Amino acid sequence: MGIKGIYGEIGAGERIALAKLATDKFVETGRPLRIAVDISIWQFQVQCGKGGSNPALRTLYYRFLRLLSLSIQPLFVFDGAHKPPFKRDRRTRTTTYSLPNFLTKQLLQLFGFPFVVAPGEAEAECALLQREGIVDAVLSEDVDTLMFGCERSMRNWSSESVRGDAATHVSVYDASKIAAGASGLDREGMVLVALMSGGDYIPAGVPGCGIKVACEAARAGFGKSLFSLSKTDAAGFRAWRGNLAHELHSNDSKYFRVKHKSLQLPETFPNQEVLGYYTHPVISSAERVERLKNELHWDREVDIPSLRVFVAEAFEWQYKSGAIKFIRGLAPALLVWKLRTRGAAATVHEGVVSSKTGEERVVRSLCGRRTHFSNDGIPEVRIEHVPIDIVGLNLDTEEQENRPVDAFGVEACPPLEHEVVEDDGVPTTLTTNGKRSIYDPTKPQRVWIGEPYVRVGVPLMFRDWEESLRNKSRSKSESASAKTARKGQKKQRAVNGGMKAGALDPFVKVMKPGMGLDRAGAVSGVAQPPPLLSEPLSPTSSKAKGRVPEKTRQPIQQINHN
DNA sequence: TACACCACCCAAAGT
DNA sequence: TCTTATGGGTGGTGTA
Ligand SMILES: [Mg+2]
Repeated sequence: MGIKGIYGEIGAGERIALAKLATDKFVETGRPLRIAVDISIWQFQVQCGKGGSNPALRTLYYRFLRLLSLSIQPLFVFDGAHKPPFKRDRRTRTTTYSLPNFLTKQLLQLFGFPFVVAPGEAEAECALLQREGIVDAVLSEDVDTLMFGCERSMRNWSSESVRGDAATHVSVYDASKIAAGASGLDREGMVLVALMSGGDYIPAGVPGCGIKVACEAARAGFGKSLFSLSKTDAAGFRAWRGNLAHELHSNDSKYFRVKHKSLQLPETFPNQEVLGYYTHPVISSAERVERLKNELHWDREVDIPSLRVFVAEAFEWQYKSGAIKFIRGLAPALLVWKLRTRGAAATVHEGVVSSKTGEERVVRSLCGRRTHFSNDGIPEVRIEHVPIDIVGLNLDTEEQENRPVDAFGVEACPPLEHEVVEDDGVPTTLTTNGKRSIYDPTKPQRVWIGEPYVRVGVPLMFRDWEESLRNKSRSKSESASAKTARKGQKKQRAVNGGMKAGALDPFVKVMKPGMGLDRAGAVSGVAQPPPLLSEPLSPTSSKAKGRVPEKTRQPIQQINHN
């Protein structure tokens, strides 16, 4: 549904990078950000995908990969059977050209993402999941969840740059902030606005009443008083409606900017059925909620072999070339997951978590640190890894592609421009501008990863790395001290990357009684993880014009693997 | 001048 | 038969 013009009242929301929301939550609580995702947010966006087979599903696939890379734990919510009958669903045809439900659920399963089918509407269920603390926030297509009591709602997961590249940011709405803001809209107020000014599918709205007048009525408290009425209190409803009509027509209490003589409240206003839909939506029972709290498994592994088969069939990513596409997308996402969850594999010896947590199996080296504007300046580290080792596929077992040849032995179906081909044994992607980008999954590749995920457990690699940084900055500042002091300070900060000298120790987490490793592999029972930075990060303002230079670019530093 | 309402356009991203 | 059909943004128009 979505109330027309609502963002003119409650504001455009706070534009925040998902990566920042995720790492902030992780640093604060030791577990990943959990969100309920109304699956219908994709229903139209993904249809823009073109080319290849199942482009809509493929777009969904890339969003799932992104969620994995962000270390966000999503819980997907589908619409259920008991959607309110008045809700618009005026399809003239029975066939639907949207995402095939079965394939979507299958894909979710292969990614290890949990999903539920709501009893009624997904939005209402999402709000419940958030209020119950099962998730931290809801991602849906509008802010309607606020009318179901959701406290933190997100929408519009999209790019922030003008060029419109990768989708990084969401618009975040806090119910408490909205209520305290200029609009003063709370849940009850928003429902009143929906009922009065409501769209095509809310029957018996008030004709000629738009969002402005409805908001004035909400600020006057008509939403609150409406919610306090008992369903059976017919006299109460009549009195409520009479009061509202009187104020609209006379403006005696000066609730409104001007009188609204011509507005007529329909006899059936407010529609009981619609009101009940907001006050008592069809949602999961307390028992079902409790079961979810106890049984939900947030960190299921990606089913790599099955997913390989899935993409081969659904996207026609067959053969070695298809496998390379598969690896290229999956490796960075899996790497983050492996780093974050590797704490679970750590051994505890004499109260200290062992440093043998497996990072040496997936990380070749650390080769940089940055705070980049596209992620709202969260600290990231650059990790060199070998994609094929992360994903663990054997390229040689992939079926050999046999392109048809004509009678002269000439390839009848040469590869399309964008296809991955073998070029002297090197997998090469042909792009439309004639360039060739080389991606070899057996060769080391680099990827930026949120620093907190790399620091799970006791990453031994940081010791060598930071030690070398300290040495470097010492010698640099010594040599620079003869020059401008201010410049020298700047230099040191740049080299140090904002890392506090001696900040190493806090990352060696000492196990104490009552602590444990949760399913995410993070040490639980830690009151407050140490700050990762000694100073504020680079601009978080998404409106910052132009590129913010990367704070640091460290030279490649090999880990001592032994 | 503020507001409601309407018609129209757009959405993803290594294909 | 614009295959179907959403929310949101924008710019134009009518009205009190
Ligand atoms: Mg909605």
